[in-house]
Amino acid sequence: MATIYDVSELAGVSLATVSRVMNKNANVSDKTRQKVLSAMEQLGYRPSAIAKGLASSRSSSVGVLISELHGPFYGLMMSAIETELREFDIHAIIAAGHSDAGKEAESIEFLLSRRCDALILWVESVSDRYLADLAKRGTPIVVIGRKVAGIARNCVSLNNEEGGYLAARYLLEQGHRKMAYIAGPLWKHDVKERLSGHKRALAEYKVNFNEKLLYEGDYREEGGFRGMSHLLGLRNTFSAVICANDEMAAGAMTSARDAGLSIPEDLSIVGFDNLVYARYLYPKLTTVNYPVREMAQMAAHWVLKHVYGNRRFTTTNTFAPALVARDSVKKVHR
Amino acid sequence: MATIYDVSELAGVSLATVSRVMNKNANVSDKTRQKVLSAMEQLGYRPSAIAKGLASSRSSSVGVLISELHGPFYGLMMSAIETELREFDIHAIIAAGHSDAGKEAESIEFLLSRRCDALILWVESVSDRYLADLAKRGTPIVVIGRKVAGIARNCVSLNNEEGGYLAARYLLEQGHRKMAYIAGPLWKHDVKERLSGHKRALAEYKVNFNEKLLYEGDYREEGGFRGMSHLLGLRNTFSAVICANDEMAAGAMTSARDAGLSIPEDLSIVGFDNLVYARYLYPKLTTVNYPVREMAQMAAHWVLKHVYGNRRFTTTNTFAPALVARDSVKKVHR
DNA sequence: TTGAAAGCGATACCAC
DNA sequence: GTGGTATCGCTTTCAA
Repeated sequence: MATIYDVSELAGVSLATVSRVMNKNANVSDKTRQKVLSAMEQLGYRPSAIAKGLASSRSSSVGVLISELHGPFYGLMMSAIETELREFDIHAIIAAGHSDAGKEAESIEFLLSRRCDALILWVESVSDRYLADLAKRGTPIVVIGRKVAGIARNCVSLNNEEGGYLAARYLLEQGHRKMAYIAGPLWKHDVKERLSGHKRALAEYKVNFNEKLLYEGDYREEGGFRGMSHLLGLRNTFSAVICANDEMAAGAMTSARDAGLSIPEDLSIVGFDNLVYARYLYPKLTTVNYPVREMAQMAAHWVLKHVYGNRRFTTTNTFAPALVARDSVKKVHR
Repeated sequence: MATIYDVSELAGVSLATVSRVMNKNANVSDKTRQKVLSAMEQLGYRPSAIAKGLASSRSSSVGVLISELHGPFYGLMMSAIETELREFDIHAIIAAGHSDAGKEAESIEFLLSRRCDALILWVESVSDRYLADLAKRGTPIVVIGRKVAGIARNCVSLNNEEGGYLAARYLLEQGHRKMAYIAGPLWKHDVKERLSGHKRALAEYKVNFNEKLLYEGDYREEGGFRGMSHLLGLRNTFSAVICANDEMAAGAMTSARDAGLSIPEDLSIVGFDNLVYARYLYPKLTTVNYPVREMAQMAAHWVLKHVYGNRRFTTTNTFAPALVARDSVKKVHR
C-alpha cells in the first residue's frame, strides 16, 4: 500500500506538503496541490489512520459500549450513533459488555487501548464509582441510559421511574386493579426504577402491590414467555400484565395465547420501549416510548461538541418517556 | 497515559525487554518479568494499540461491513462475529453500507484506511467485479451471504434458491395453488434467487406464476404491510402469501388482520430467515431457516484461520436453508 | 508557500 | 537473557 513517502516522491514535494493537502491546510498553492492530488490518485494512496492516530494522538474514533450487539434496542442505538458520527468521519468502535461487570470493564480497557477520543457507554454492571473514576482518567465519556452521581453532565438518561408510573397509571385509568408485573433482572437500575414508578402509581390509586404477581424476567422474549406461564399457573387472578420491555411482552403474549387466552379480551398487556415491532405484534402493543434514537443522537452530539469542538450542537441530559396507547389493553368497567 | 518508555525506565530495563514481557516472549527471566509487570501495574500502563499496529503492521482488527447496524438479522450476524473474534483479542470495526454501492465502497475504503487485517463483508450493491478486484488488493476478504464469481473460496453463502423453493413447495404440499409473493427489493441477489426457487417449485407442480400477485417490498415490516394491503386490494384471490423475509411477514400479518382476515384460517403466510421473533408472532410463523449465526461464525473462523493462522478451524463455504413449520399455514383440502 | 527534522509508541532484528 | 536502534507512516513545529 502506498505511503505518504511515495506520494511526496512522485509529486516531487516534501512530506509536509503532502500532509498539508490531505488536511486541507490553506497554505498550499493550487499548482502543488494538483500535483499532489494527482500523485495520490495515481498511486491509489490511502492515508493510514493508524499512523495518523499515532502522530496526532487523535484516533478519530469513539468507543461505543453496549450490552449486546443484537437486539432491537441496542441496534437502534448503535445505528443512530454511527450515523451521526460518520457524517464527521468519526468512526465508532463497537464492543459488547454483556451486562457483566468484568466484561464491561474489560471492554472499556479495550476501547481505551484503541485510544478512542471518547467513549459512549451503555453499562449496567459497573459501579457509579468506577464510572466517576473513569471520567477522571482523561478520555471523555458519556454514559447513556443511566444517571451517574458526580458526573451528571456526562449522562444522557431517561426517567424510567416516570415510565413505570405512566404504564401503571394508564392501566389504572382503564379500570384495572389487579395487575401482574414481569420485570427485567432486578439488579438493573432501570428495572428497579420502572418498578418503583409502577408502585407509585398503585399507591396513588390505593391499590396494593402483590409481590406474588411479580416475576423477574430477563428482558427477552423467552423471559416474558416463562413469566407469563408462571403467572398463569398461580391461583391469583389479574386482568392485566405489565412487562418491563416490549420483547418480554411479545413472549408473554405468546404464552398467554398458548394457554388459550385472548388479548386484550381476557388479559391486557403493556410493554415498555416502543420498539418498531411493537406495532406489528398482535394485538398492537400498548407501550411506553423510550426515545432511544434521540438519546443516542444526543450522546453523539455531546461528543461532537465537547470532544471535537463542533459548536453547532446543543445538548440535553434527560429525556422523558411517553405512553403509546394501542390495542393490547381493554377498558374494564367496574 | 503511560508509555512503554515510562515502564522501561521505572523497571530499569530496556524497551525491548518490556516489549518481550508484553508479548509473552519466553526469553525473559522471572525476576525481570516481575519488575516489568509491577512497573506496568504502578503506572496503570496500557499499551497503545495504535502504536503497536504501526510498528507491527497488524492492527488486530477486522472490518465488518453490513447493510444496517439495526435489524434483527444483521444484529445477530454482528454479534456472532464479534464474539468469535473477541475471544482471540481481535476487534471488529463495524461499518454500515446501507445497501448503496457508493456507501458500500466508501465504507470499504474506510475500513481499509483503518488497516484492518481482514474484511468480512455483507454487501449487496457493489459488483462481483469490484469484489474480485478488491480481493487482489492485499487485504484478505470474506464475503458473506453471496457467492462471488472468481473468489468462491472467500465466500460464505446460503442457497437462497433452494430456500425459495422449500417455502413454495411446502405450501403446494399443503394444497395451496394460488399464492401471492411479497419480495424484497428485486435488484438484490438473494431476492432474485428466492423468487426463482419459488418459481421452480410452482413449475414442478404445474401451477402458473401470476405476475399480478408479485409485490416488490423492502425487506422491512413496513414493506410487508404495504404489500399485503396492495394484494388485498386486487381482484385476485389467493390462499397464501409468501414473504421474502420474516420482517415483511410480520407487517403483512398486521395488514391482513387490519383488513379483518384471520391467519391462517383465511390466509396462510410463510416467511424467510427464522428470526427469533418469528416464533413470537401470532400465529407463530412458518418460515425458512437462515443459519446466520453459523454463517457469521464461519466467516470469523475463516479469518482466524487464514489471516491469523489459527489451525484449529475448518471452513465450509455453503449453507443450506430448511423449512420450519409452525402455525401460520393452513392445510387446504382440494 | 515549502522543506527539514523531531517526535508519536510500539516492534523486531542484531549484537553482546 | 538483555539492550541498542532502525523503523512503521504520519503530524507538527521551526526555518527558510
